[in-house]
This record gives sequence, structure tokens and C-alpha cells, in this order.
Amino acid sequence: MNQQKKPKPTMNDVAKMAGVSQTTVSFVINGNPEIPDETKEKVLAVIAQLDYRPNAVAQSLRTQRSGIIGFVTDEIAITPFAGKIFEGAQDVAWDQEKILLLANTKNDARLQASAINMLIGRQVEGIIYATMYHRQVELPPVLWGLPTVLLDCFVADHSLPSVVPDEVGGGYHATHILIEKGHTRVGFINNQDPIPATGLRLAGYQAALADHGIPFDPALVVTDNSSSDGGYRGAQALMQIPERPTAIFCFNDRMAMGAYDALRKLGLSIPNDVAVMGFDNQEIISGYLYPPLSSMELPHYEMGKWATQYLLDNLAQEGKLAPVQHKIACPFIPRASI
Amino acid sequence: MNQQKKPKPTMNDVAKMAGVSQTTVSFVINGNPEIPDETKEKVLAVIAQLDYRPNAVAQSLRTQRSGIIGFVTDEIAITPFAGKIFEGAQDVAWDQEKILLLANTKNDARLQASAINMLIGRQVEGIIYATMYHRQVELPPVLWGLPTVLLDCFVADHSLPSVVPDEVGGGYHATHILIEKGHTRVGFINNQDPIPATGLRLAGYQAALADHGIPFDPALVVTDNSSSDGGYRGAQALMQIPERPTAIFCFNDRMAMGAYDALRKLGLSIPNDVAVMGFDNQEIISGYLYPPLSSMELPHYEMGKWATQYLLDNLAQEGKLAPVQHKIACPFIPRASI
DNA sequence: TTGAAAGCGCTACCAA
DNA sequence: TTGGTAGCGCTTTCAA
Repeated sequence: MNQQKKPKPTMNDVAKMAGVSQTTVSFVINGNPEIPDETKEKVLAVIAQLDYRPNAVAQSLRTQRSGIIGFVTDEIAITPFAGKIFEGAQDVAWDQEKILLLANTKNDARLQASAINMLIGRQVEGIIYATMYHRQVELPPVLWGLPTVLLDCFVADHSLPSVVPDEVGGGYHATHILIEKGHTRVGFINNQDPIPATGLRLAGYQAALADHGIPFDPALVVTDNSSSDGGYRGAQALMQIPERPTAIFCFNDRMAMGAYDALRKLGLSIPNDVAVMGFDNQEIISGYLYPPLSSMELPHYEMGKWATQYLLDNLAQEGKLAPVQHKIACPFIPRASI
Repeated sequence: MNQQKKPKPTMNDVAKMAGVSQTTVSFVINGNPEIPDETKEKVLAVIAQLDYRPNAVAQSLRTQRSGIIGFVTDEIAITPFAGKIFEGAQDVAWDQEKILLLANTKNDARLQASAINMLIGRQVEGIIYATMYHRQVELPPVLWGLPTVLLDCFVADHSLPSVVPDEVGGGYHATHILIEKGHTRVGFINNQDPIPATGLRLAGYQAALADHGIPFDPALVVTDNSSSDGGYRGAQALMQIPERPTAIFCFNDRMAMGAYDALRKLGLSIPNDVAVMGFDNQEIISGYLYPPLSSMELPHYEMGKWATQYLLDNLAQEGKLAPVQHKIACPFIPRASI
């Protein structure tokens, strides 16, 4: 309630009041073992009394280490995913006493330039560059000078470390589960955008069929835009082919939502007549559909963790980071739809 | 691609290379008008050549202004809302050359303490304390020493500035719109949690009825938990009363989603037999339901902007911030459901 | 119009 | 075991 007029106490204030030198106070704070317990306690008492907290700005200037990691995203963080990614990154950073400084560039060149200027000016020790869906990016040239880890994205020549979901594995696993449940006619409603996930999930789907000795039937794969409408049309189309599928694997949960509508309209029950599998595990969809939708989860939290861990682990050894291209599995989230 | 071995250039480096003093360089950077164009250009040329950027850490130490605002949330940022709030705040902060430092406390006392220590150590100039839904909070005592603005929340004695959605106005407006469309029997499926929105939206609903001379019929208000299931049961109940409503106002979009299921199962068409109005405008629900759901939007972006603007506007005048309790209207988002 | 120099709060080297 | 002190990069006063 008071007017916070009083200036913050400095290390010098602590030293004077404790009757020791600034050096001693610094040693106490930084856990130098040479300080005898008696002195240490005296100093700590004064610190508590004055409610002293070291000035991180001065520390940074002196040590030439800011303790800041720049977290750059090129898009507005509107998806629930963004939070998960950031949370994973933050949890790891926090553990190592680093802080994350968020910069949205909103795909705006001017903003991007000023964001990066800001980060460099603030002496960030490294950069995590994250996108909201798995894709290739072109990195702003200035960033090439800093240790950078890519999150949910990659650069054309794979010369920077990167972590992305294992799309092929996810597609494989999803299809495998449906086959294990006894389905031999598994439809796939694929996205039509030229993004990595499109081809990779399809590859996983095909590989799973092959591994189970089921011939690939192109008629069972339809493509449309990755919306609810697209899923609706896709499911309609699949249900019209002569020997119709008994299970549908959808590119994502939004498409699955549309597929639900189409199946319901055709009087088909889920999962009795047709099993449905989604992707992305967008919980607000998958958890609230009726019946709840089984899905493959995108490992956002884990990617956030991995990227940060890798960056921090390798920050010490200066120079360029080894361009590991890490993939993280997409766990299966079972629900009532299969 | 290079190994970024070279240390960053300092202001001194610039001064030497340009053949002027450090002071002159500082003046040029800070736009001191006393510097003649000739000198200025010479200096700017060297700055560009060296790719020099002022060290914000040193600036902060010297000026005693960190340019950092702490953005504290007590919950994990999983909702799509979180992004909107933060974006609004960030847009304003950025304009004024301030940066936002995010700290999630996750309702964990230990984390909260260390987060706040971190923020104070980093010399934040002020705090924005945000929650993910409108409610009362108890502020960590340390924060009382810093200029703080509450976002989507408030403290018991209203002694801190705060910005929240105008729940009463939203409830009023939603009901008003349904009445204007000719509905005189408007059902309300309310939430049952003891949160501010529950009572306030109901108050708005009642006020709108009163203003249109429609007597309040308690039978038209049902309460349940704020989930899809709750909405399902609520709609079922409302459809069973003798003179059933022709419009339903739902506490939120999730409940409306359940109401859709119930109405569909009863063979009632939306909006022909029953109009449905949601709240929150959770786009992934309201935009994808069929028919798309009309809703009242929670002004997250605007709250983020207001809180930051208010904080920055009043940072200068030291002391405690005037405890303005600001409300922001919830705009009506028209879609096909009414 | 420009420069010299003090000093922001801290760390860490060197002495004692 | 503790203290004196230089200096991190910058802003800003005062003087020239």
C-alpha cells in the first residue's frame, strides 16, 4: 500500500549494514564456499531485512551474459498450440535460470526487423524460432549470427537444428491402430495444401497398409481443403465407393468434425458402422465431439522442451550448433470413436 | 554462416572509427538536434558499417529504466484466449518501445515466488496481472510495491486498476437481439459455477426482458455445469416446459454446442424452430458448428490493449495508480443461428 | 558543436 | 577469509 518511493537497496547498502565489504556480499549471494557460516548468516539476515534482490541488469552487464533466450514466432499466437509450445520451452528455460523473451513478427517485415533488433540489443544468448504448424521457413539473415534452434519448422538446406513432429510415424501409427481393430478398408481424407504433413502422413498411411499386407487402393484416399467442409465432402465421397471403408483416418480433427456430420446425415453410427481417427488432438474439438474423437497428438509441449534443452545444452560450446533434425512421436489419444 | 566469434562493437568502437567522441555518437543515436548533419551522417555510416546496435543492458543500467513490463498469469496459457490478450498487450507495449516479459505462475506458490523475484530483479517498470477468465484474485503481496494493472480480474477491495468484460452489457445485448428478432419466450441456460459471469450475464438477461416489458419467467432459466453436456441437458429441460422458448441464450459456446445436439435430437431446426445465441465467441466452436453460432465476443484483445495503455500512460506519475475499474463491451458476432 | 569524465550495480582479480 | 578496485557500455553534466 505504500508509495514505493524508497530506492531499491544495492549490494553496497547490504555490505555497509552488515559491516562487511561488497565483495563478501557478492560471495555470499553467489554461493562462494570460502565464506564462513557466521559471516554468511549475518549477510543473509541483512539481505532479508532490506528485502534486497540483486539487480539483474547490472549482473548482465558485468558478466556479459543476459540470461535471455529470444523466442521468435512468425505468426500471431492464436492457436491453443502456441501456449503449449511456449510452455514447454518456458519450463526448461526456467529450470536453468534463463528467461524467454517473446517476439511475434506477424509476418510483417518491419515488425520482424524491429523485433530482431530488440532481441539483439537485449543481448539474447540464443534464439528459438517457432512456427504454429510444421513447415519450411526462410530465416531472417541476421539470425544466422546467433545460436538458433528451429521449432516445428526447418530451413531448406537443413543446416540449422530443428525439431518437428514425426508425421510419418503418426500416420503410420494411426492407420496401424485402425487395422489392428480389424479394419481392412481404411479410408484417408487428406489435406490438399502443399505442406509437409500432407505427404508425410500419407506416406505413413501407405507404409502401415504395406506392413499389414493390405494393398493400397487409391480410391480410398480423397483430398480436400483441411476444413470441416472438406471433411464433410471427403466422408461423403468415401461412403459412395462400392466397397466402402469401415474406418476413416482424417488429416486433422477439423476435417473429422465434418466427417462426423456427413456420417450422421447418412445414418451411419460412429464407431459401429464407421470408425473415425483424427489428427492434431485439438482438444476443444476431439474432446467435445460426440462420440469423442480418437486422435494423434501433435507433441507441442515436447517440441518446446526439446528445442530449449538443445539450445541451452549447446550454448556453452560457442560456434554453430550441430544441425540435428529431431523428430518427436505423435502419441495416440484413444477415445470412443474407434 | 560465420562463427560469430567477433565481439559486438561498442559505442566506443564507433566513436573511434568515426573520429569523434563517444558523446557525439550517443547524441546521434538519441537524436540530439545539436549535431550538424555532416557529423551525423559520418557517424551513421560507421554504425551501419559495423552493424552496431546499442547495448540495451548498459542503457538500462545507466538510465535506471529497464523498458520491461512484467506480464504475469496465474494459469497455464492453454486457451486460444491467452494469445489474444497477450497480443493486445504486446501491440501497445511495442509501440512505446517497451517489452513484455511473460511469467506463468501456474498457481504454484514456489513458481510464483521465483517468477516475481525474477521480474523484480530484472527491474520491471510495472506489472500486468492477467487471468484467463473473469474472476476475483488475491495478489501476491510483493506486487503491491509495483504499479500493477489487473486484466480480466479484480481484487476484493477494488483498490487496483482493473479491466474486465462488460458481462451485464453482454447478457443484455444478447437477450435484446433475440427479443428484437421477435422472440418473447427466451430461455437462458446459465452456468452454475460461482464466478462473476454467472450472475452478471443473468442480470443482463433480466434487465433486457424488463426493458422490453417481458415478465421474467424463472422457468425459462436453467443452470448446469458449463460444458457441452450441461448445455445438452439444459436445452432438453427447456424444450419440455409447456410453453417452450423459441430462442435460447447459452452461457457460453460450449454449452450451446450441447444445446445444438439436444435440439437436433428433438428434431428441431436451428434457427427456424429455435434460435440459439452463445457467449465467448470461441471461434473454433462457433465458427464450425452447423449452422454457425451467433455469439457475444469476449474482448480479450481490447482488454490487453487497455491494460497496457493504462499502465504505460500512468507509469510516469510514480506513486499508486488510480484504481479505475474499466469494463469493455462484448461485441455481438452475428452468424446463422438466430 | 563537441569532448572528458563520472557513475549506474555488479563481478572477480589481486592483495592482504 | 576478506577487502580494494577496475571496468562492463552507456548517458549526461559540465566545460571548452
